[in-house]
Amino acid sequence: MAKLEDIAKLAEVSPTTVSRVINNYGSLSEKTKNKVFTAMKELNYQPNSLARSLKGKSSKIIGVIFPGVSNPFFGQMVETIENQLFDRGYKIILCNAGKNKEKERAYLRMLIANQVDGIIAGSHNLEIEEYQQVGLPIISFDRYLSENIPIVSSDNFQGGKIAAEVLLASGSKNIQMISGANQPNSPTNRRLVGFKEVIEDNNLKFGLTEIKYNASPNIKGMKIKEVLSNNSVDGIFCTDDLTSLLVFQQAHQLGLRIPEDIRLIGYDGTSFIQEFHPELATIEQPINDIVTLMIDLLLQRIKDPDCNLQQNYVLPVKAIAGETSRRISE
Amino acid sequence: MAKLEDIAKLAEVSPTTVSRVINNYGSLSEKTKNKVFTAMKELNYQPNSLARSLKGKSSKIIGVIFPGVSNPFFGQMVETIENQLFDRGYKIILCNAGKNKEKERAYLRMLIANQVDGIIAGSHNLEIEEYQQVGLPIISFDRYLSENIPIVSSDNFQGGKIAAEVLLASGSKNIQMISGANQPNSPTNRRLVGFKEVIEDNNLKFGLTEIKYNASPNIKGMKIKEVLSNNSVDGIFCTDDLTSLLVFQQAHQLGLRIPEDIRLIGYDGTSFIQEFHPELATIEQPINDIVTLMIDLLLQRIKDPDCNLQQNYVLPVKAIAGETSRRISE
DNA sequence: ATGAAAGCGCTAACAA
DNA sequence: TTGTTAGCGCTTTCAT
Repeated sequence: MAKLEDIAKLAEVSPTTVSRVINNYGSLSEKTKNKVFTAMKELNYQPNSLARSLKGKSSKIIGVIFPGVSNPFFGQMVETIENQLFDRGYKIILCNAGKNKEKERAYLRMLIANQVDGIIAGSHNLEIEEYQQVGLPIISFDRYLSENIPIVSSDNFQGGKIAAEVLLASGSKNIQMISGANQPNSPTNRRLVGFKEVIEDNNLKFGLTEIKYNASPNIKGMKIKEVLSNNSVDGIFCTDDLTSLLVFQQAHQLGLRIPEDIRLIGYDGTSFIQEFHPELATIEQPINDIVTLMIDLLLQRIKDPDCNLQQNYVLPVKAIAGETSRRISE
Repeated sequence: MAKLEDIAKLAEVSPTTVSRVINNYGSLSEKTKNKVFTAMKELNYQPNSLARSLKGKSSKIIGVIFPGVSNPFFGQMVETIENQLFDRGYKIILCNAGKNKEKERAYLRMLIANQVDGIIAGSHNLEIEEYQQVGLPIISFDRYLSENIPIVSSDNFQGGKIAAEVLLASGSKNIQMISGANQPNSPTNRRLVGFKEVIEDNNLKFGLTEIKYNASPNIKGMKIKEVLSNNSVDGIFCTDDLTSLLVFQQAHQLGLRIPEDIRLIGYDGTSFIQEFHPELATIEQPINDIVTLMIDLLLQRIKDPDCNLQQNYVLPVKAIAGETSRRISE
């Protein structure tokens, strides 16, 4: 692997000059520039980022911590992050923290060791303290990590409200909400609050079933079957689209018709769902905007670590109509 | 950020000694070890990977190039890669090359600049030469990149055969295959070859519809509708499960029943499909094994760049039964 | 068992 | 406009 010095020799200039050419810095004659460029071409030269970062320049790497990317929602999220960061000249180290505290901790250490410029965190296994100690710009997606770490999220409260309104408009009276187990302090809890508000404003009640986020689809399926059979449910709000898909399936297996017998609405609205399951009504999170905002904030913090940012940034959601929430005329 | 020297001072030893403790190298007295450990704890010390890599140690970073991770197949692939590499002490830089030649080229350069130890490539936009010049250990998934770059893939030929057999066993006679546009030299073409062989051995013919991998679901949907309406098709093999999903939908919209009117089988068999669409018959690629093998080979090459590896490694596939390929008794 | 010193590839004062 | 030199944080001979 050719190094800067080799270029310098070949071009018959000093290393400094080569560095200047590479970084387009200081004053240089066209002639030297050309000599250097030619030499770089000839040796197929690539500056060593490591050495560059060591010498004070930033690494231009962002650590991205999510539970995983096999889930289409996180997949789209991470893909969007990666694409947008690439355009801004950054690369990402991907960290699938799963549901593993130890792993997340190890990742944090590793990211520090690798001198990343900042972190985008969409996972949530760790205690507040550990994030506080990182001493690196962090932006969090939809999770409370610690004071002073800004949270970007979609408008969970409004999302919950809209979901309730859709179900009510579809004529549902006997409503169930199926959500992941409550994370203390998590903004996603607001979906429940918003949902509840609307339902109760309409003098109705609703049942709440919590299913652990990390339960296997089989387990989830079972719980859903319970929900579907024990009640005369006619409307269901799932806090993510995959659970909604499962409900759709189980209903079919039980011979319940959607939307005739039960109306269904999910949450997230990934392009995957919109493209491959357009029948599913859902609340769409504005993934692109979320990502853009997270990156803007992160880069701000990177530029000026002491810059003042809000604790919460909330982006609007949108209802996506779908066959599963169609009103059945009586 | 505390550095090695700070530890040395605090522990009242030389930097060398600290380095020895960190790397568990050379001979050390218990006493010094303890002093150093204590100091490290106290300053919450993290060795700087960059500096370490600069000084000859490998970076322990692998570049992972795929089209994207919002597609569940690639998502699962990348997640598995990341998990397995983490266990082996490596981290990954994720590169979503999309369908963009320029981007893939830029990634290659960037990975070199970042001194990655090796590359796992699952994308396929570039010309052979560019990969040949990288001068880094590379393993490819399911794509021919260049001589001397090992390809790991599932048994595409056998997969095609099995798919054909399943459709035949289900009683289909008027069969269509829907595949991505043919990549020259790509191992995935063997799915077609295997499929064709079985169909023709049974004195049948089949129609082939090629749909560009990167077509939007809407475009794909249209083409599929054509396929479904222009023929009296009664059996379809899609070379990926998402297309298969689309066929399933379109068939419903056209009032065609699956499996009564048409039998359907896909390809890939991600856990996503198996869990959320168990009705879809498919050919499962052994993602875990593929990843394990790719990583084994890559680490071998990293250890010994000249080690002899085969050009092709083929792993067996498995048919996953599903309602969509059930035989209808007459 | 421990330390001194050189150097990895690059950048950035400071000189000229 | 260009070059000399020191040093980023760490590892590693070579001494002691």
